[in-house]
Amino acid sequence: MGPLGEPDCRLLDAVPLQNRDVGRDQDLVREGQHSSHCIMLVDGFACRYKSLADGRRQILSFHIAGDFIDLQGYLLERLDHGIATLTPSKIALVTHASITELIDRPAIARLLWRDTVIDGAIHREWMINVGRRTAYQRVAHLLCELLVRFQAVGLSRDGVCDLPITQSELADATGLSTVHVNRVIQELRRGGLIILGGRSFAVLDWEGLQLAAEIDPAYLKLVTRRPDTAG
Amino acid sequence: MGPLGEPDCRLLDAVPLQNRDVGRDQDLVREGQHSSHCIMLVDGFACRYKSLADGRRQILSFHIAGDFIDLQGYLLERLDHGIATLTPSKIALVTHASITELIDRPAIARLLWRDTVIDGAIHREWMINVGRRTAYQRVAHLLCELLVRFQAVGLSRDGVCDLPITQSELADATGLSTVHVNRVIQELRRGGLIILGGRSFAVLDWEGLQLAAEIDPAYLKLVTRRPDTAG
DNA sequence: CGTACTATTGATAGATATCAACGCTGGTGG
DNA sequence: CCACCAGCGTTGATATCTATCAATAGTACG
Repeated sequence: MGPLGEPDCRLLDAVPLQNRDVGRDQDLVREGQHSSHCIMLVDGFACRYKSLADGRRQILSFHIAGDFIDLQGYLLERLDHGIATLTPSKIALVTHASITELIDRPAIARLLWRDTVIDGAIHREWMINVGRRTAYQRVAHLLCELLVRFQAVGLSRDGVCDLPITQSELADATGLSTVHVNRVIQELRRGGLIILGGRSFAVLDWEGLQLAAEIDPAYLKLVTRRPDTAG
Repeated sequence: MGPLGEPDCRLLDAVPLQNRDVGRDQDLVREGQHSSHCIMLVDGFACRYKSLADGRRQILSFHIAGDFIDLQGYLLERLDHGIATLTPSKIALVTHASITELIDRPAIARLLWRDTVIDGAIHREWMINVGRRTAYQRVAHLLCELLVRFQAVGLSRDGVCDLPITQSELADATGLSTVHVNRVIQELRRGGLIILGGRSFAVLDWEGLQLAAEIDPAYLKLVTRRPDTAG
């Protein structure tokens, strides 16, 4: 559970990485594609998504620097969803072969597995978000999650950050229409909860936003991908 | 990837199981609870769910015999969702300690990890189901999934099976109201796609149902939790 | 200084929820 | 064995939320 031992760390450091720069709105992986390496997002923003035949789209998750985006691709013969950048990004490719070597070390296997488990937990929270919350709650909930994750990796201080996500993308993530997301955001602004314009996002009333989202503090801890240390 | 070797199989067989019978509508695990063992559903039906403060509920997945229901509990200090039986069931408890021993074998760790990965893939499909499909598509999609999974474990022959899920539960799984699920089911019946009454469910027009669901055949293969063998 | 997103606004439509009854069925207790 | 009860399915009327359509501004960028 705890940190890795010395030899495991050395193994990790020795993993050969292939670094790449990619532009904005680029598909890193396409749905149904087989891939031979996993992607670590080193810098930038990305999302995973699924599309319907008629063009409707559901964004499944957002990703920031440090996220191992398509670990599932290692065990799935073909990826069930696409991955695209939201901004110009830096990625590092790790071959599946490297991962196969790594997971011979139980502690590392456990770490990667845990990442998948947390991914699943976030999916479940999104499911109830999209399935059972009102539009207002959905947007508030997503904004809460994003802020906490940004803070965990130093992309936000004092509730202020750069949010490179358009309203249309927020809509695809929350299962709403762009127009309605726009109106909900205005309501959140009017309530004095947030400032959100262009790419800048600030939370004015963190308590209020959490209340609006009916969010579970345990979830906010989870999304930072840190072990739960509370009793 | 392939089947386990001889020693691994022996290890698996040696895992001490604690068998239990539980009634219908029993909570096996409550949200937020810490647990010290994982649950294998030996016989019966169960679902995972999350609740909102006002009582709205989202069902996250359905489970049938053979499913390792709360594997995530092994790596999550507290479970993010509840698990309840839908029918009287038989379960087998496996202590986390046993699992810790098992995953020293990389092949077994991989197998368990893969289970979590598939779980996530199913979650993602449910996310787009609830977020972007129409009520009609949602219900059709869920019914397709259930039938295929039932068939995979021998609970269905020729598109006929016993479906111990109420309309209210279907509603919670699809993010709809009970009344609307009822109307959608009637529409599916009128279209000659299914028979669904009481606990008996039959698919009359499998092609048509898949079309109504806009379902991806690859997904149907995935949910059986068998390795994808197609090129 | 166009061009193309992105955000915003108003009007309208449509899907789905909610409310309220009612019948059915299976179980239970007298 | 029958009457009552609770849960489930069904139906109709109505209310709401959210989508859709269409137009206008703003903004970034080449």
